[in-house]
Amino acid sequence: MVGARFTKVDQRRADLRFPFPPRFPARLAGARVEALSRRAKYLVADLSTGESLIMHLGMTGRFTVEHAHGVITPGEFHYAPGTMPLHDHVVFDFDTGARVTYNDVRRFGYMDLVPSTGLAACKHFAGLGIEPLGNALSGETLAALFRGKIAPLKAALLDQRLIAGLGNIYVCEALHRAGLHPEAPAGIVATRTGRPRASAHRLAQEIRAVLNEAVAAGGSTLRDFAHADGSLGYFQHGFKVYDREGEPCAAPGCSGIVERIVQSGRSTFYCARCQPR
DNA sequence: CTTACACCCTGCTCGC
DNA sequence: TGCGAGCAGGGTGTAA
Repeated sequence: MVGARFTKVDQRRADLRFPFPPRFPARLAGARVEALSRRAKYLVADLSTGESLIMHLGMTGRFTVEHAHGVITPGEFHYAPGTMPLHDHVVFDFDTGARVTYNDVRRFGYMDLVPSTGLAACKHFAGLGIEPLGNALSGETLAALFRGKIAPLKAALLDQRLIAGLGNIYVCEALHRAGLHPEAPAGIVATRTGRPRASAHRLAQEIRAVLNEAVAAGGSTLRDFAHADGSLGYFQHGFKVYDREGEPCAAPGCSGIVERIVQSGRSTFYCARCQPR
């Protein structure tokens, strides 16, 4: 997409989770994509117009990328003229012949256009915490962020104001790998003065490790999730606890059974043997 | 400042 | 076979 120009944007409804910005298709038409990046769970496309398109997939959002070599013919894409797959909400066409379709069953995703200058200060990004794969994530940082917190580790790790980018799956997996109980108060990884305990270093290391392994495996395809080319991610085979309630703990030599509890309305999976209180 | 919970939306699975 | 309950990867807003 980098270097490509939007030729047509078909916005098929007024809102997803939030309303689209005013004149959304018109503000994109003719714009060139200068760069693509990511911040937390947002995708960011910097445009030649001085605006950036930021996109959040919510729970079920996905982009499908298709390419018509040569002239674009609707029939060459994944739906025939006059028909429309359910929940295809936005279709972006590019001068390269590429077509990018945004599909989102539950419509928890959203898009916005914000000035590229001062992107970090925009309302979506202003309150975000550190990147879990950035240099800032360390035992020292975790200790400083979690010091004195009585909120459970699970909730603290999911709090995007502290660390921005971890979701339910990888929080469960990281806590399991670090041997930490999800209900333990977040403050246990720090001393009273905010110095990291060994568990803080371990947790930082396992967060990095599980994310890097998942990325290398092509992500975690669940249910209806797929890559832009329709292929599947395979990291779900690497889950040690997530969605494995009642199954044996996958840690070598562990005889525990994975348990499921609910914390702040979300499922938490853990092994009480690997993750004692 | 916390934490808890309802809510946003659709679709799938499970138990009866 | 049909039907309601519960659940799902995300985040927000409100109340306590």
